[in-house]
Amino acid sequence: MQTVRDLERNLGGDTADRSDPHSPAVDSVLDALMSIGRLMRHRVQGDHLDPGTFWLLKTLLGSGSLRVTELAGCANLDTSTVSRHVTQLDRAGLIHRTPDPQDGRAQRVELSEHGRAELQSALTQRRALLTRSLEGWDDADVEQLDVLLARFVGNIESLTAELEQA
Amino acid sequence: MQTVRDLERNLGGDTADRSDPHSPAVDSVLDALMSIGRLMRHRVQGDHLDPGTFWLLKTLLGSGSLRVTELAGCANLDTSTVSRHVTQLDRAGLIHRTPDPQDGRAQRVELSEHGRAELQSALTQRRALLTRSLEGWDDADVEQLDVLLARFVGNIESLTAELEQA
DNA sequence: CAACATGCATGCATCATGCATCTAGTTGTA
DNA sequence: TACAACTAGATGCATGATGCATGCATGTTG
Repeated sequence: MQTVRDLERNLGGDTADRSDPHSPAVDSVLDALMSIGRLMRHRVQGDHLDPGTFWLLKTLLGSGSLRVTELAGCANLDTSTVSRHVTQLDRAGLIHRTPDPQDGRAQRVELSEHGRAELQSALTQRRALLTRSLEGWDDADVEQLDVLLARFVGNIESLTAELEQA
Repeated sequence: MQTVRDLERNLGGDTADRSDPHSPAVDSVLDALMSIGRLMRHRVQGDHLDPGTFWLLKTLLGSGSLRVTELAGCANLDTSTVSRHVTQLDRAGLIHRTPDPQDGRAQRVELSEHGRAELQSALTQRRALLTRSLEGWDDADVEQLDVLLARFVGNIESLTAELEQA
């Protein structure tokens, strides 16, 4: 386990740090990640749902019904922001809001049938784009990318969770 | 190692398309990409430069000096938006603006020493974070991730370029 | 019951963005 | 040369997303 002191040592100057076993590839991966981030931002996704809406619906798909506060936590957004989004999505008929039987202050938010359909449509479009960009890959490579990416995301997520806690 | 696909298999319905040779992994990769996009958005990067500023400086680092219009093209932003960003960065001393000798209307924008230093610092911090999240990986896997990611980004970029053209 | 905490909504200010417009400089053409 | 059309960049304006502070209703604890 690398300590914070080691981390600070890395920040110093020498970018080709001997203690980093992967240094040659790290910069390259960093570049790739930034490209991906940029591509995601510029709605190359090709669907009609704005990113925030898409994210909310996607989160709801995986989680059944959630409170506004929980949604805000997932999205790293302020409760007020999510509250307004939920109001919008409710008006658009993409979600249902029902009072929480356990807690009179809270409400359960869940996908409506319409919302589920819209989300599936958006997912299908994104999937199609992704599939096209993987044309010509053989199965083993796709599989490998999948595995490595999943592992990597897991690592990043636990690391950031760890850092947030501190 | 459980991939995101394994999770999604439990959640959603049968979303796989028979005509897609890679269908099982595509959804998983899609999820991973969205996670990455989200992580990038929420400034987990750990630096003090806001995403827009970082992106502009990074672009300038790779390209020497650029016009405002060219920058706007790179970033997929309106010229006016970039113009304002450039004004800000100029005031902050992160860039230099010099009149274009070829064209009196245009200006060349390039990194100042200060800007270069700030960018390097931000890059170093991101690199450190990335390095920590790759702890415990062996070289071959990092290498593999790098190669696949680079190939993938290349594919996505040429695909989107192709789509924009049409 | 009183005091405090929590979930959500709303008012307000801020900021990024795009469009329309403006100015200054450039290019093409009669 | 003179004049029109065009282009680079800046600015006014409206819009939309966001966070903070606040308010209100409800819940929890002493």
